[in-house]
Amino acid sequence: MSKGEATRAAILDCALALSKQIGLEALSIGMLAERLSMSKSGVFAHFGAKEELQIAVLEEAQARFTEQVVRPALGAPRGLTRLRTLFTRWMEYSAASGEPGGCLLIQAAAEFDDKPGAVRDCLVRGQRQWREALSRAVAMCVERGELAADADCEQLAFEIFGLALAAHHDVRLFGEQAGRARALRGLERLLAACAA
Amino acid sequence: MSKGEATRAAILDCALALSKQIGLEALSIGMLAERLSMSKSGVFAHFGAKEELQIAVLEEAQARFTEQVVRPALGAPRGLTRLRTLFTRWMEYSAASGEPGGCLLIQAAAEFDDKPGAVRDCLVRGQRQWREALSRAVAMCVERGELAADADCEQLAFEIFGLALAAHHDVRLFGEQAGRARALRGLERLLAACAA
DNA sequence: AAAATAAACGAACGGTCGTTCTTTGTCAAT
DNA sequence: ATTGACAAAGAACGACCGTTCGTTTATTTT
Repeated sequence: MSKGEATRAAILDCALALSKQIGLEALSIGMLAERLSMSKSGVFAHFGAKEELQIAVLEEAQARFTEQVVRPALGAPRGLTRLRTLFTRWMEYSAASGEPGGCLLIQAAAEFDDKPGAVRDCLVRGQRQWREALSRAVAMCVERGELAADADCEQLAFEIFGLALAAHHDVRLFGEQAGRARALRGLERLLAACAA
Repeated sequence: MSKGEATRAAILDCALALSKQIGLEALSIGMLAERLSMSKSGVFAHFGAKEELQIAVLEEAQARFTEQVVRPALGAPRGLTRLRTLFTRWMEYSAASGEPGGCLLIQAAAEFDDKPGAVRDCLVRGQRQWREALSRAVAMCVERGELAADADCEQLAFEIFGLALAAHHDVRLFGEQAGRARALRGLERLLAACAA
């Protein structure tokens, strides 16, 4: 790993932490430079444009999401077990205790939902992939007979997504940690209602 | 209504439309002045500080929410009918077709969930009130025997909130109008599962 | 060790930001 | 007609923004 790559990684790490708190748009190169004890131009040179920086941060966030949520669940057996793993990992990721700031992806979704451009495109792509992965995890439960054969996988994925959003909302805005437990209860109710 | 009051109302109306698209933080006084064919200082004078403007916009948004969602539902009979009215009005409000921009309150929740201050406080207050109103609407269903006596009202309000968030997410980010129908289906499933 | 490449710096640019202050209109009551 | 309060304009402020450019320092390759 060359020095340039190492610096770029350090910048991205800092930028990710920062934008989780203040958003991708409010993230500024000057601020980043100060935190890293670098010059503005030094930071800037690694990306060439602010939009490229935002995209790089977003892709890093999505990569980490995959790493921390999707990949561990692939180790769990298909079906309900995997679906539950996916969800609990998701809860842990989106409200990682200790460090400040919530889930960058949810934040970015609200920030860029009306702002056309490459950043939005990147986000939409990632979110669609994630939703499909979730939908597939539900479909596996149906295939294995753990959920009713007539269950609507996309509808279920939609509702599970809503539970996660609600948990994020409660934890972040109200500071109610109970939101996570609520979401888990919601998931169980959902699965029970669709049990085979 | 004095001239000053009229101008202030016009500013707020424009500011509300603008911040629904770009957010409360990105909303700038210069931009507002240009759209209204006014001077920056002329706009500024009505609020004295940007934070005051943000709070005024937020309170206006909350007032309109109450007007367009809560109040019409109070005209519906208590119980399931009122709860359904509340939800459908909510769907219509949060993704009002025609005009650009989504629900300012959801946007602001993501934007200010890690930004302490008067704006956040105002938002949290409003969101708590709304959640409680929702919870009370559920409780009325239980009281009237339309939902099971052991139903957890706050849990149900939490899950209903999640459905609305998911609908907003899908409509705004994916442009899938079907999100609203999905949310309605989710609500019906929820109510059916808790039927007395 | 020398040459070539990469990385970071520092200064400057045009712009926009929120904010302040002074001045100019514009009505209403006297 | 005069005064006085209010509304808006206009110019200026320091601060920060993203970006460009030329220079200097590190690192790598020959």
